Amino acid sequence: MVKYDHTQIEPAWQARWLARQTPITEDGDRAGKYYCLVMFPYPSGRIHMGHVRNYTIGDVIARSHRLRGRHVLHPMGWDAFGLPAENAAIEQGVHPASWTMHNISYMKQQLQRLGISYDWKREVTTCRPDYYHWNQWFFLKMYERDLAYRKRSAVNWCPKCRTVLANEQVIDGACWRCDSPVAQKELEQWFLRITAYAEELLAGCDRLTGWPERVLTMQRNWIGKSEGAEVEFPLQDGSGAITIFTTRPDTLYGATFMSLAPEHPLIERLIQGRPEAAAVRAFAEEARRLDRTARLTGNFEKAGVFTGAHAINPLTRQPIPIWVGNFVLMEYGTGAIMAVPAHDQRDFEFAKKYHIPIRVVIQNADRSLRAETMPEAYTEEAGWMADSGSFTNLSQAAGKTTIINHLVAHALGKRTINYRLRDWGISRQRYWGTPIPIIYCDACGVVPVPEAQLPVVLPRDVPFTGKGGSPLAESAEFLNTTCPRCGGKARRETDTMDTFVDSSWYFLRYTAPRETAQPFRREAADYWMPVDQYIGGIEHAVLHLLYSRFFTKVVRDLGLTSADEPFTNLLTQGMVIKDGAKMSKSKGNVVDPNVLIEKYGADTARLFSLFAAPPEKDLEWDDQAVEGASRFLHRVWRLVTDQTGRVQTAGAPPDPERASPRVQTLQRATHQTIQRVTADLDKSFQFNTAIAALMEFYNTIAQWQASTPDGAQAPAGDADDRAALAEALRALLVLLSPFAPHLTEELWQRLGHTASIFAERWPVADPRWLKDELVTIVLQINGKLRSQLQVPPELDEREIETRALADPKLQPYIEGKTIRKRIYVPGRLLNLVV
RNA sequence: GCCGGGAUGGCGGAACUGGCAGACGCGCGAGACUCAAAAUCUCGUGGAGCCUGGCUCCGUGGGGGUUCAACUCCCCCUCCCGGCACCA
Repeated sequence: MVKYDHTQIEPAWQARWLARQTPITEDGDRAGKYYCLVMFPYPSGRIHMGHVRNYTIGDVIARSHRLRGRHVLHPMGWDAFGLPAENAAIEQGVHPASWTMHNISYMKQQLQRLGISYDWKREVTTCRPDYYHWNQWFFLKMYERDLAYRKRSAVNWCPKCRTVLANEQVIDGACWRCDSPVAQKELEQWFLRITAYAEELLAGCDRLTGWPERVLTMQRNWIGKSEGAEVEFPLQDGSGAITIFTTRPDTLYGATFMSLAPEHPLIERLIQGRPEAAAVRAFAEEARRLDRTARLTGNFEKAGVFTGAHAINPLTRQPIPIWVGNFVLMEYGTGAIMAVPAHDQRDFEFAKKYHIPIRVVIQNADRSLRAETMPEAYTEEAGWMADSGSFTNLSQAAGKTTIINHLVAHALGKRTINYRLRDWGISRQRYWGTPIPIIYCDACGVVPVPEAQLPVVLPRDVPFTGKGGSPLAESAEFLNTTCPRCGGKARRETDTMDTFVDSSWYFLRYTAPRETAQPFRREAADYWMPVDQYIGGIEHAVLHLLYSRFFTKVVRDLGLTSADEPFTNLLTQGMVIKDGAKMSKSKGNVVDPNVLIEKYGADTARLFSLFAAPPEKDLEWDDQAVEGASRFLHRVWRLVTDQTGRVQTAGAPPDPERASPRVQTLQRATHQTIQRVTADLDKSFQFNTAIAALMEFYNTIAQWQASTPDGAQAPAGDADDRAALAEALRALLVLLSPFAPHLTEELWQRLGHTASIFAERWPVADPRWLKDELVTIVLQINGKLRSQLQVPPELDEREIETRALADPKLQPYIEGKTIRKRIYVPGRLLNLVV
C-alpha cells in the first residue's frame, strides 16, 4: 500500500492546477453566476492562521458552487497601500514599493500552498497605477458632483501614525491601527460626502437580509438617525434668534433654559458688555481644552455658566436664560439646545445644580408627577400633555405631531432629521497611498487634474524621514507643476487618500481587472455584481463595509452599474484563538501556517480550521484536534487505496427494490450523507457538521467493509456489493473535495479517473434511498421515555399502539391505569398519558 | 443606560418546525498488535445510585410558566462577549 504523503501530493497537484490553463472563472455556466469574495489582505509579510481560516471558508464555498454547476468568480488581490510599508521604509530603509511587492509574492505563494482556487489572472493590486488611477478618477467624479470637498476643520490626529483619521477609524478615542490616543488638530482636509447617502444607507440596512444582525445594528447605530425639529428661540433683545435641534418638540413648554456649545459663534455677541463676559470666556476656553477622551466618554463634570442673556420660549413667550454648557457639542445638531429639566435627565441634574425652574409638561399615566418632588426626569415617550396651553390633555404622541405642525405653520421651526454620521475625511499626510488629483494655483485656486492627465503617479524618490508632514511635499519635482487652467505656476496636493478608498470598489474591479479605459466594464459588473457571498472579519462592520456601500451607490448614480448594494450575503468569521487569546506575536501564541502545512499538509490545515467551530464563532486552536483531522484524512486514504481494485471495474449500483439488505445499508448511508452535506453547506455554511457527516459516513463504510463476506473481498467479488462501494467512495471523495482538494484529487485519479475531480458534478441524493427501512418509535408514558419500537416506516398508528401496549417494559406503567390521551407523531414517538 | 449576540459533558461543539439531549472530533480508560515504544485498530466514556443482562433518578446559566412533551416557546433574573452612548 502506498502511504499518504502530503509532501508529494500537494505540490504536485498545485502545479498541475496552476498549469492547467482553463480559466476557472469560466467553468460551469449551467446554473447561473456566483460571485464569492473574501476580503483581500493587506500584504503585511506572511499569512497567519486567521487568513487560513478565512480563505479556506471562501474556497470551500467557491469550489462547492463550481461543482454544483455555477459560473463562479473567486478572485484575490492585495490591499497594498498603507502605513506598515512606509514605516518599514523609515525603520529599515526599504522602499515601500519593494517591501510591498516582496510581501505580495511571498503571500501569494503561501495561498497557493493552501490550495485555494483563485483566478489569479484577475489579481488586483491597489498600489499599482493601473488601479489607483481609478481612485483618482472616482475622486474627480465626486468632486464634480460636490461629493468631494475641502474644508478646514478639527480632525482626529494620530500622533504616532502622524496622520489624520476618519471618525470611523477612532475606536474609544484611540487610533484603530496603533491604539494611540487621538488628538484634535485643525487642518485643511478633503472629505467625501457620505452624509448625502445617510438615509439610503440606513434604509438599505432593512433590505440586507443576508447580513448578520449585529453588523446591521452597528451600521444603524453609526448612522445614528434621529428625527425631530429645529426651533427658533428669539433673543430677548430682538437681535436675532438661536436655532436648536430637539427630538422632543412635545416638551417645548417645559424648556426653562438654553445651552450653547462652548464653540458656538453667537456667544461672543451675547456677552458683549455684560458683567458675565469674562467668566463666560474663561469657561468656554476651559471647556474647549477638555481632554478629548474624557469628552468622548462623557466622563467629566457637567457644568455651565450663565451668559446674562435671555431668549424667548416661542410657545410660552416667557424669557429663559441662555447658558453655555460644556457638554453641548458643536458638531451635532445646531450646537445649541433647549433644556427641559422635567423630561431630560441631564437637564434635570443641571437644573438642580444651578437652581433653574422645572416644569412638568408631560404627565405619566396616573398624572402624579410634581416638579418639586420628582427624583429624576420623566423621559418616557408616553403619557399626556400638561401645562402646555392649547395642547394640554393631548396624548404625548399626538402632542408631538401637533406641536411640530404648529411650529411649521407659524414659521417658528421646521421638521428635521439629524444624523450622527459625519462626512468621510480622506486626506492622509503620508506617502504610501493614492495622490489626491488636485492642483492649487495662486491665480485659479483649487483646480482638479484633468482626467486625461491621470494617473497622478506617486513618485518613487521621496525621503522617508519619519518626521511627519506629507512626504510628497519634500519632492520638488512632484510638488511643483503648472496649472492646467492658466498654465501658471502651481503646486500639487501632497496628501494621499485614506486606503479605505482603495477597498471601497475593488470588488467591481475584479469583474474587469485589465480594463484600461475605465474602472471596470459595465456589462461585466452588471453580470457579476452584486457579490453573492462576502466573507471577512467583523472588525470592518462599520469601516470598510459602510464605505463600500457608499461607493457602490455613488458608482450607481454615476451610471456605471445597476447594483444598489455591493454584498448580498455577508459571513463574518470569528477570530482564531489560542490559550484564550487572539494569536499575536506579543503573546507568543502564534501558530505558523507554514509549519502546519509542512507537518500535516494543507488539507489537514483546511479541514481542521473548518471542523473545530462554526465559521462565525471564534476558533480555539487545539494541536491535538489538528491530529484528529489528519487522522481522518489518513483513514480515507487507506480505505480508498485498499479498495481501488474492487471499485475500479464496478458497474452501476442496483435499484432499491432489488438490492440485498447489505447493499441497501450502504446505499442509504451514501444518499443520506449527500443530503446532509448539501443541506449543511446550503443552510448557513455549517462546515463543521458537514465534516462530521462525512466522518460518520467514513465510519459506516469502514464498518460495512469490515463485514464483507470473504468471497466478496476479491476484485471479482459480488457485483452489487462492489457497485455500492464504488458509489459510496465516489460520493465520499466528491463531497470531501471542497474541504481537502489535494487528497481527493489524488484518490480520484487512483480510482482510474482521467479528468479532474473538480470537473465532476456534485452528487444528487436519490429520494428513494432517503427513507429508512426501519424507524425507531419512542414510547413515552406521561412524556417520559420508557421504551422504543423498531418498525417499518409505513406502519400505521393503530398497529404501533397495539405493539406498544404489548411491550413488556411498559407494563409496570400502564397496568391497572386508564389511558387518557395518546399523542402520536408519525415516525417519531407515541406518548401515552395515564 | 440603550441595542445586538451568547451560556449544553473534562474540552471544541451537535440537536429539523417543541418530539430519544450530548452527533462528530479531542481527551481519558480498557484491550489487540509489538521484545518494547510510537503509529494503527477494537470497545467504553454526562452525573449519581441500585446492581453487574438491565433498571431508576438527576442533568442544557438560575427561578417561574405554557404543554402529553421544552436546550427549543413565554415571563423574571444572573453572568459573558460585541457595539453605541452627555447625540439634545
